[in-house]
Amino acid sequence: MADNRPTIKDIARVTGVSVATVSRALRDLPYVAPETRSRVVEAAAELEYEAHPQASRLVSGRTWTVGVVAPQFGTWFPFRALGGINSVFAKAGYDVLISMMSAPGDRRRFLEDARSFCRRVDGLVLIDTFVGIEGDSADAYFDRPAVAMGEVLEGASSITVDNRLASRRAVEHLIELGHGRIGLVTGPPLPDLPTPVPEHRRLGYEDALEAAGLPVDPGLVVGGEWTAVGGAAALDALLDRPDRPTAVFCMSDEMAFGVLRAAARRGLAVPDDLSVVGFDDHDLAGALGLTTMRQAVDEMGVRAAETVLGLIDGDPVSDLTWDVPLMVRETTAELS
Amino acid sequence: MADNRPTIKDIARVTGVSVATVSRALRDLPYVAPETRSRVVEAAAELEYEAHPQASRLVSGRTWTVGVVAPQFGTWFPFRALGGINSVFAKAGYDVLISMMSAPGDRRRFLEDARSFCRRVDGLVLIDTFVGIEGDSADAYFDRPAVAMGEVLEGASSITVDNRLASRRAVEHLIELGHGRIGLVTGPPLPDLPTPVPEHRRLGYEDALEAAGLPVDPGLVVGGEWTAVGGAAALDALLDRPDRPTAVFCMSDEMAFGVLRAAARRGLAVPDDLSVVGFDDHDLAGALGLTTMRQAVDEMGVRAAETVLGLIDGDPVSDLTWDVPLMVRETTAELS
DNA sequence: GTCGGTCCTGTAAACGTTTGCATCCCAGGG
DNA sequence: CCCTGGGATGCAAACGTTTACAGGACCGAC
Repeated sequence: MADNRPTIKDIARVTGVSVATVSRALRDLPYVAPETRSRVVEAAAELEYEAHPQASRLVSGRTWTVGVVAPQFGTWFPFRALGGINSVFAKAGYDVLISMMSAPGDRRRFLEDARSFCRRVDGLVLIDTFVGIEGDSADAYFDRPAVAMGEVLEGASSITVDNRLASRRAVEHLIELGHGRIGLVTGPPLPDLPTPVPEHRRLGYEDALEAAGLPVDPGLVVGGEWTAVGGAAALDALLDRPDRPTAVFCMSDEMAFGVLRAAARRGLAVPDDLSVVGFDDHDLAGALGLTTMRQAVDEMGVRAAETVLGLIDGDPVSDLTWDVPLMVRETTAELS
Repeated sequence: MADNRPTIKDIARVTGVSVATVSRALRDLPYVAPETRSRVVEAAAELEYEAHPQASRLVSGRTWTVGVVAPQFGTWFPFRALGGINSVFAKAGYDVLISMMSAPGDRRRFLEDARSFCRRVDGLVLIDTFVGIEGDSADAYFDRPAVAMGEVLEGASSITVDNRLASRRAVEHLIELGHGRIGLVTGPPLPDLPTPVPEHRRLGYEDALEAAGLPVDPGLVVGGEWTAVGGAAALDALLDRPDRPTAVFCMSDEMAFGVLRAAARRGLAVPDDLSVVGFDDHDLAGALGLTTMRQAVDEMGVRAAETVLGLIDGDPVSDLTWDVPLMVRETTAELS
């Protein structure tokens, strides 16, 4: 475990200059003679020198590390985001530290030692963490620049989507196709995660109906787990009603996949007998032909990472809302 | 950005002992009087003291961080693994640093500065990195204990599945159901990732056929992207042949989903007209009723993490092969 | 020829821990 | 009563950087 790698002293000895000069030369600081610099750089390359991370972090205070905290429900969203986030930070020379919230209680636990986490990073991106939901500002927990994905958070930058508007659009699409009885497949509140997202999406659903002068029937709103299984169960419940909906809007693509499956099982043709629209644009949505609202998660991740980088460099806090376009594919059709 | 958090000196001053004693007291080292220890612990709690991570890392050499390197193709597998891995390390008090390989070239790049990465971690888990494929041992790249998921790697512990055997089992299942003409949907070699996995799975497919005395027809082996879209295209190609297969084995569940979709589009009923078996047990496989070979990725991740912890504590290197059971669901049936 | 600048370099003090070693105290054995 | 030894503590030297500060060399302007 002993690393016998060269230290800055070795470079200094080899090149015959002081450690201070070596340090300056390697970090491209001014006041180093060109000739000296090149000698140092050469020697460093020769010996494969690299500054000991912990040492430079200790004195400079910069960790060159960013933290990403992500929930683990639904594997798709956070991982895609992580991909985008990681690519940006890797390119910028930052390490990425993750803190995943998999078990109930993890969120509280994370928040409790957030300050400790902050010490290890220069900035952080919070995915669906809903820190501000109880009215807190980011400063209540973090003393590093942060950007929140999925919520607007005071004291931090944010990248969000307008869930209410996007849902409204989704339902309007169905209404334009002539549908009047439209089911809503919603997920249950997540344990331990006080998210307003389902609420907003439900409101958007109602907005669309009301704007079109259609009745809002609570019986058409069915909840199930945030999974394909939950979606399937929800559709079953919906179809057991006397006045079946001719279309359903699902709060997530995964639930929509379950709906598609349940429909097939019942012998209902999609989209002829039932139109379905989802939310997310899951990796599989395109291939399965699901009409859905597209959250370009990886791009949002990229943007979030860039925003963190900006904050670290002193940019002011900003809020960005990301567009959620409707992707019309093959699970929606005019009411026959 | 100034952290004005208390240092060990503050604790020392408050309690009237030396910093050395504080350090020992807080780390549960021997030779601290019980009364002294409790005074120190109390003061530390009072001031919310926590050792500065970079400082203690610098001197002790322990980073209390582990690295996880993961590919980003197919979002499902690595993220699931990451979940399992993370939960173990979080519990053990380790930070998790990730290095994701998203772009072609990332793998080489990672390997090139692996030594630098190692300096930041006490150990690492390598997911589908295929370091050893060119005959290298782990020591060629890493000077920290490592466990490889997905390949056996000299100098590191490993957690793998027997892809050949598992594939054979999958195909045997189809054969037992009476199928004789069995298509194989395979993925293309991944750019930049020299994996033997598709090869092994193909061999297993052939093993099963040969053992049953069935002909191996290269025309029944069709490649496509490792995605649902690729799977759909592959099935189309397969069905355009004069002597269609009555069953297909797909090298991944995502491809299988595409196959299911393409079959439905063509009006083929699954499993009545076509049996399909996948590989992975993707999150959606259960809900969609896909018969598949189950890789319990999260559990493998847990085990991998535990193994790293063991290696750090001096355990010897070990190799483990994980069982891949057949999950019979609703996409396979007896040949009618 | 002195003075004030740059430009370059070195010295040494941080940064906040851990840890080897010395010291002190006290109990118990001779 | 002295000696021994181990428990409890403190002192100070690491760990490998960065960086404030102090010079020294050189140059142009007065």
